[in-house]
This record gives sequence, C-alpha cells and structure tokens, in this order.
Amino acid sequence: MADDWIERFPDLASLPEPDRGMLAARASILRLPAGRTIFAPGLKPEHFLLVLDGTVRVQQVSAGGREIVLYRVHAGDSCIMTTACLFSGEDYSAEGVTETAVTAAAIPKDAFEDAIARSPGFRRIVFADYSHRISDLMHVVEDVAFARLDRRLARYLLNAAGPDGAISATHQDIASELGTAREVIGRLLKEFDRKGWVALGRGEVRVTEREQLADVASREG
Amino acid sequence: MADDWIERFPDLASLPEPDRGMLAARASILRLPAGRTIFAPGLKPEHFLLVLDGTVRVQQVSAGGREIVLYRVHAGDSCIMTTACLFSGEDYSAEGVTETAVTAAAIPKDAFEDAIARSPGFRRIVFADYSHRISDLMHVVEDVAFARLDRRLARYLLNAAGPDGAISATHQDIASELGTAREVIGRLLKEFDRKGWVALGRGEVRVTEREQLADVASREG
DNA sequence: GATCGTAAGTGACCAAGTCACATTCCAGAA
DNA sequence: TTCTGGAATGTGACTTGGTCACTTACGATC
Repeated sequence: MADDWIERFPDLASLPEPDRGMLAARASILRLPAGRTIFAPGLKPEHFLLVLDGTVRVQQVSAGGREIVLYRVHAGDSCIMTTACLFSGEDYSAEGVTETAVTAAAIPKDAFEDAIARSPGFRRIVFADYSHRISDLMHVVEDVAFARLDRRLARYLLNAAGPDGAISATHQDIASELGTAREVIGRLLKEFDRKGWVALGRGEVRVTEREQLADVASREG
Repeated sequence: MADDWIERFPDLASLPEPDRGMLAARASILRLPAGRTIFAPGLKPEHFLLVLDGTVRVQQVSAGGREIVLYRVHAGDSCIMTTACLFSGEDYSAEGVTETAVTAAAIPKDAFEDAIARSPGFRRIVFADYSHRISDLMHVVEDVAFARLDRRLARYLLNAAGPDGAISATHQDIASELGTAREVIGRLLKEFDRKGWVALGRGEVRVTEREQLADVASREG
C-alpha cells in the first residue's frame, strides 16, 4: 500500500530490511495540487520531502518583482531546500512551488536522521542530491554571469519545446524563467521570428528551426 | 599533537570519545601555500577537507576568461565541493584556490562515511555547511541577476576595506571578484572617486566615505 | 458587438559589456 | 641614470540588456 513507492527508487529498494520497513512506516504520502508553495522565506517545512511524481520549481524573486528559476525537483529527487531548512534554520530567499500536481513522500525529521545514520544508500541519495543542486546553482551563476541572452533563450526554447515544437508560455513566463524582463524576451523572440526560427502566437511560441536555434545555443560566450 | 585541532571546533570537540579518537587518528594535517588549486574541473579530490586556518576561494571561470567568486571557505568550514566530488563524481565547473596559506584536516572517504554514520554532531557540521554554501550560491545568483553593479561594488569595497579603508587589489582583481569586466570597474571606481568616496592608486583603492558607500550598498534594486 | 483583463509592442533612455587601442607607472637591466 | 618591458589603467565607440511609460492587440464573456 503505502510502501510500494520505495520500489520505484533503486537506492531505496536496495535498503536492508529493517531500514526499509522503518522508512515505509514513518513516511506519509502527500498529494499537492499544481501551484502550491511548499517553502518560501518565512515558511519552515517540517518534513524531508521525496518527490514521487510531478515537478517542483525552485525560484528566486527579487525586490523589484523579477524572478529567476534556480532548478526543478523531479520525480525521484529529494527536495534539499526543505532538508537544508530543517537542519540549518537559515532563511533562504528562494521559494518552491509545485509546477504540476505533485505526489511526495514526507519523512519526519527524526526518521530522516535515523535513515541517514543507518543507511549508506539513503546517505548516497541525499548527498547526491545536494551535489546535484549545487551543480544546478553553479550553472545558473555561469549562465547569468557569462552567457548572452540569445543563447540562453535558444537553449530554453529547445528544452521547453514539445515534439511538435510548441511551447505554451507567455513572454513574461519565459522572462521569469531566465531572470530577465518581458520586453527583452519580446525583442529577442521577434528577432528569432524575423529570422524564421520560431512562430509566435498569443501565449505560445512554436519552434520551427531547431537546427538554427541549436547553433546559437551551442556557441560559446 | 595531531588531534588538538578538534578542540577548536565546538561541534567536533563535543563528539563522544570513540568517534573523536577515530577522527583524530585518521585525519592528516595538510599545509598548503597560498595560490594552490585544490580542486578544478578534472581534478578529483580524495579527502574530505576541513579548513583549520586560512581561506579558500571558490570561483568560476568562463570560456572568455572572465571570473566570478562564488564563496570562500574559512577556518572551521568544510570544503563541501570536495565532499560533493567524492560522493557524486560530478564534474563541476568551479575551482578552489587557496587564497592564503591554508592548514586543513584531510579525512579519507571511508573515515568520513563512518563519521557521518556515527556522529550526529558531524552530520550537523556537514549538512550545515552544505546549506550554508547553497545559501551563498543563491546570494550570488540574486546579486548577479538582479543587483546593480554600483551597489555590488560598494558592498565589496566596504567588505574588503581594512580598518584604514585600504584595499590592495587591481581593477582586474575586483572585476574577477564580481564577475564583470575590468573597464566597467574602472569606470565605476572613477565615478566613486569623482564623488570623493574613494581614493585611487595603482593596485590600491582607499575607502574614504564609508557612509556614502553604505548608502549605495543598502539601497534596494 | 461592447467591455475588460491579459499579452504583447514601442521608443527613449540608461546601465553594462566588448573591443581596440593609448597611456602611465614601476621595477629591474643596461 | 636612463631605458625598457610588462602590468595597470584610461578611453571612445559600439552592442547588448534593462527600465519606464506608455499603447495596441487579442479573446473570453456579458
């Protein structure tokens, strides 16, 4: 019943039996709708969260209302920001929002501590996740500090486009993703459109020339 | 002898005896000169490092040769990038360089695992450090993405100035710290100079009006 | 078909990064 | 001393990105 989710994570499924049963027994399953804020400056989470399904967007909001996405937590990832809050009490300026409906296993703090102490596999998961997030954050720094916006936009478009090339997002959505202003995205998209690389519609961008975009996306600088 | 360094860290000094002795026995003390690269893309560290003395600068270098400082590891901090590399094998784009002569305790991977498993205090240190670095990185993102450069420069100057207000750094040094170009720093410093807030010399900046700089540094946007 | 809120466009301007140089300073060598 | 090479700094022209104060276009619903 409540413990079959463990099967879905190799590192957890391979836990030796007492640990695994303990984890299954003490975790509860959360179901959250899309658009729910899970943590934010001021909010203190009470559980370690392991995302089973859906994605959580972790972003930063500036005083002036601009936003930038730091990374996303997908199925199989732990939400280390909640861990970090649990352990350090530091007040982060980031917030986490469910981007889709999300199912997550919530593990109380003491059970988490226990699992860390007993299970090398569990430690591996947690440390690997911390490392992965740090890597993500460093990529964002690199991008924002050094990469041109056309390159970042091209990457975003390629990444966000479905098999048919369509992206359902407003200019503001894209600007918030990349940490810039709507007008700037508007200008760049119009430029891409003029070159015939994308087709624009209200609330939608359709990638038509992946090759060309990939070319911009991959050039250095 | 080799274990008196433990006394200097409350969280370690309070470890129960078997753990503490183990740590002392298995750690070795490293002494590194200033300017030594401890980790870099491609280099795999073999030990968990706990800095006892001096500071390590962790920075990112862009393809175009521009640099930005991500954070510094001070005495009492663990170098989580080495931890992260140990555990995840991910290849980070950051590098760590000793900024002064550094003394560090080097703990082999298995002893580290052991300490994590046995000692809640040791876990607390490591997790707190991860959290702290994530916090640092998020600050850098916030700064680079949203803050004006005059504000960032003012903060840097206040922070780097000694009691007499002097900072021994070239424009290039400052640019590398903030992730921008030398010319830009030169222009801003000249502007600050014109306003009488700093005095400029070759390889030196002297802060003369802390108040005014603090004013710029603290205004939002 | 009118209305209203959201999305997108526009132009002027400022801030920051780039490029290609020209200066200036200083420490040693001649 | 004077010379000189390298490092540090200065400069102007230009591009890119961000801000502001708007206007215009779209589309759902009344």
